[in-house]
Amino acid sequence: MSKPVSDSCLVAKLSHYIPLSDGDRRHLARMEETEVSVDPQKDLYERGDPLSELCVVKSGWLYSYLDLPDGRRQIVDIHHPGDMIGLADIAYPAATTSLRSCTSCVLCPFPRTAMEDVLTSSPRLAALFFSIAARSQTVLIDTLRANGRMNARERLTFLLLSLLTRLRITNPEMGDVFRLPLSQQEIGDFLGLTNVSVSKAFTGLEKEGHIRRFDRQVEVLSERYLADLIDFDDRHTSIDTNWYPSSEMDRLTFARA
Amino acid sequence: MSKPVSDSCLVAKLSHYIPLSDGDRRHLARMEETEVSVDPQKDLYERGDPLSELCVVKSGWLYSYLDLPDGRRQIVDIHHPGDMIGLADIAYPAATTSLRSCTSCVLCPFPRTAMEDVLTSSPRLAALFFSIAARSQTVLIDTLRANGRMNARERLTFLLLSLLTRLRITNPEMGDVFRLPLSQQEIGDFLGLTNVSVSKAFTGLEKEGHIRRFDRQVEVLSERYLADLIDFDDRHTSIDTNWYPSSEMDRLTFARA
DNA sequence: CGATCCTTTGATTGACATCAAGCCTTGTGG
DNA sequence: CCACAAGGCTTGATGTCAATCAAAGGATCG
Repeated sequence: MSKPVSDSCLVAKLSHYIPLSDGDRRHLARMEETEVSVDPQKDLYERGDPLSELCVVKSGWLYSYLDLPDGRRQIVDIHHPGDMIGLADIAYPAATTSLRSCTSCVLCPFPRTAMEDVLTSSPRLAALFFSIAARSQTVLIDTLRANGRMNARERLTFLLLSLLTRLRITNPEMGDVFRLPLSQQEIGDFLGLTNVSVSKAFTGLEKEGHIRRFDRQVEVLSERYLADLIDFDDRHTSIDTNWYPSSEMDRLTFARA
Repeated sequence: MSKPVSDSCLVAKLSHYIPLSDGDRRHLARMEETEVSVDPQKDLYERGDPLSELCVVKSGWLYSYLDLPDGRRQIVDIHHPGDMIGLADIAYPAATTSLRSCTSCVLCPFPRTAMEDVLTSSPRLAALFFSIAARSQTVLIDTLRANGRMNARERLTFLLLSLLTRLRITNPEMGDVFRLPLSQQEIGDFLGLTNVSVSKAFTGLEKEGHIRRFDRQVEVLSERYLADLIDFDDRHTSIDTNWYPSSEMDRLTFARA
């Protein structure tokens, strides 16, 4: 409640895009009042469960997935610190996907009605939330393109570059190395491949010198080459805020910048 | 050029979910002021084009797609009358997908700033737009599941059931038959298959008596069986509006702000 | 230090892609 | 109204990439 706003990874992520007023920060702080710790490899809810909360990820990785009747699984989204989980479900009374933690996590659940507050009292924040939702849709579209039309190696390349650009927002000093706490089975479930194909794609990319692996980390050695290979677009680094409603506050901040 | 609001297929589609106030209807009417006719098989814009407008589909079918460097293509969304095009792009200054018409169409383009008006003056409509965006994200997630983990016949089943439930919203009397103005190549580009595989899946489903084809129409004969086969969820018929701001609240909160 | 899970590697299989030919439909101009 | 061209659909033969199957090597953790 009375923790400094800088504690909030949500504020950290959002203020990357627009300057936030004190009122906005208060709204966001309310979304992170409650903290819940979660063990690794735990199912938090399943498709079909009644669901009236969203949550913000403070730390850890999680993913949303869907099962098929015979046990096949598709991971549809990977969640990192600063992400909001459940926006896509807001149109339905029950969860449309299942949620599972990869690592131990800290989450901040908050009720759907908090969205109502934002929509009624801060159009500018509402616009930003709108953009965030739109962006995650664009990311999903890129994933669809990968799963529908790319071969195994291209798909893995897509995942690695996506993670790299996503993680750089919240860890600007990161460079070309990141920890990858997903099993190859999970990577396969995201890319529409088997764990065996993922392994072969990994060793292929490594043998040709495009990546390097050590511990549970991945280093991307030829980002430019790989990006051209799959015509990769960075969806994370910036968004278009020109059409947003302005506020006095914002004008000032912009003038300063 | 002042036509009765009841002409609007946008109003028709949205009022399917919540009652719309006169103010809401005026907002929506403004989004359909301008009409543009489009020939079949025309590219309207390409990924990367500067884009500051959205549009509403009044009639006809269109699709959004992405190309790969070597000519492979992935269709990522199919647009029908009553749909809004471009919501997913709202976070970016340029188009993230290309847009092409299947049939001749009538479109109503409107500027992004119209969204600003909605966000500042009608929280309830803003919430509905939010839900619409969230829903199209859920639809995308279902498509990802299909492309990532289903075989050819299941994917085609998924498309047919999706179209059936989508078209029923705006054509309640439709029954189990609909016109399908997509070539098998285009269907393949949506499902991550070749035109040949689509043809084989079609004839397979037909021979086993699950569908029937005539003219350019498709009749779904065993909807229940097919839905169970792929664990299909109808995403269109209803959405959860319980968390929306009420109309009373809007004015009050707004007066205060 | 054993048990378990993950990863790698190779052999085999299978489903869809590719290639190719023929047919049917649609539209156009003579 | 017919001749012809172009595009879309179907079908079969062949090719290829990833799935499947299987086994062994590594990592991780009580």
